[in-house]
Amino acid sequence: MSDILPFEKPRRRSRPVRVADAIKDWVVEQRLSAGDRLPGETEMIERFGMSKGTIREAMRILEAQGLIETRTGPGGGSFVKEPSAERARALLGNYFYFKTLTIADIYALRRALEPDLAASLAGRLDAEALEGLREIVDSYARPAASMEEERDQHVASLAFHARLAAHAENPLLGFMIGFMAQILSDLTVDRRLYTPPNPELWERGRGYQMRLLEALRDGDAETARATMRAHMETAQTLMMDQEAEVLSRFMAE
Amino acid sequence: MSDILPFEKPRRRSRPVRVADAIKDWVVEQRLSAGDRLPGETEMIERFGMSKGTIREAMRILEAQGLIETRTGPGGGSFVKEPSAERARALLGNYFYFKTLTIADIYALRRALEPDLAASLAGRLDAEALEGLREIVDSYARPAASMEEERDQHVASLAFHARLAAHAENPLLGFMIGFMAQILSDLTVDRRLYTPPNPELWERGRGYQMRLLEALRDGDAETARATMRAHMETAQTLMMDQEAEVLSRFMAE
DNA sequence: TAAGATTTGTTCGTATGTATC
DNA sequence: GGATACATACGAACAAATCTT
Repeated sequence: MSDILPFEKPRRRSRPVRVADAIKDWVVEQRLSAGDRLPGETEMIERFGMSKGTIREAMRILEAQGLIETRTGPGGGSFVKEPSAERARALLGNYFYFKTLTIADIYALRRALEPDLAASLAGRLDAEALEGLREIVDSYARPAASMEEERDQHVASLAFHARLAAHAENPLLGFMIGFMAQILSDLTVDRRLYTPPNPELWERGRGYQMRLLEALRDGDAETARATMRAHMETAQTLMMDQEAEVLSRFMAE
Repeated sequence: MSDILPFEKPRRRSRPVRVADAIKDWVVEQRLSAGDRLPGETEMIERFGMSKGTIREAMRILEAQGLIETRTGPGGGSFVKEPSAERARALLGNYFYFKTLTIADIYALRRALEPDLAASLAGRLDAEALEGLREIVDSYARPAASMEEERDQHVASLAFHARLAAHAENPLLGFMIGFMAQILSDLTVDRRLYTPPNPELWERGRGYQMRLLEALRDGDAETARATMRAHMETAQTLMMDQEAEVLSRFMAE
């Protein structure tokens, strides 16, 4: 993986890092796939001529990247693993932790991508999938009775999109949308983006989701796309109002 | 960061992983930012009551995530670090290594996002930025004389988009586009997606890039958007032809 | 340039924990 | 339950990098 924008100073890499890279390359060369076993610690120690500690640090590096999994006991060892979407989201989240993302930034992408997702899913979800989505939407059918419930409803509403994304045929599209839902969910919770409640907009948003489900069931791609587009508009408005509210609360303190 | 789609079995987490998480939480609590120094190994050993090896493994976990950087010597130690875009791309790349992404998958997103990027950049690039982009486009002004040059030209053409993405005001949009350029660059190189040459389409693509630069210089957002959209069409056609070629080469073997 | 101080980097031996048979 | 095969963890010593004087 040579880099397309060649920066980052080539500082001296420690042994564990070099070992981790070597193992990664080896796995690729050997065409190992998820579940395949890697050589044990003792064999690694011999093969690389390094101490146990160094090898273990290397394994931890791979583990942190979600690439291996390690088990103790007989038949144990390290195994190649496909990184979970959850871990990939977390790792990418680290990158954005240091950036300032506005609601507008995120919605610029949601508006561009989610309508396509909706269209691509029309007529392709089975009854079970539709039922699961329906349950989520139903979970916020009635107004929240408390702040906590308000928050949970907002999170659930984002989980609706994450769930939809999980059904995407295009893995890239699915991941990106799931990732945005995750970020928004995190932002919603720790910046209290669920207050003040805005029942009218909220209800409109839920209405769009229900109509979207119908269009998906009926295989009507264009209605699904248009509905999602409209939904994104109201959702963005809702969240930007709340973002502004957060700012003014912040300044008032 | 509670998860929006709560899966993944809660297997027993090893000490280094727990220590790494604890340190991460501590950094957030203390509101440390990039460049700030973490406690040294010896202090960690005391604070956590764990051995040096365990602490070091924890540090390696954080390092692998691009969150810290460690230096030896006086004044050395571990320092909070903002993960580089490069590392974030690599980590996310691990996730997609196990997925099968088609050219069509990637272009579905490029078509949806890059025109927006182009429009958002109109009139916002300084002379230096425009010059840098111009140089890239010029680097493939004449037909490639060899396979290697053909490959390099394709990579450079993708670097044009990566460079553009680096100027994005929206960090999310910028990252996503840069990431796709990276994936395509990798695919291009290791699946030889630069053959057979298709001079006509290639030249049209380059023409779009030049017209795009003019529109960006002139601050004409709508022309920039339309030009990028057209460019994406021809680029997709070019690459899908080559992807098909790869498949038939593969089957012929 | 050289010496010394500081901090991480690496090794090795040993002991413990854990899952399988 | 006991033996076996693995990873996990500890501690002490030494090596290497880098800053200061």
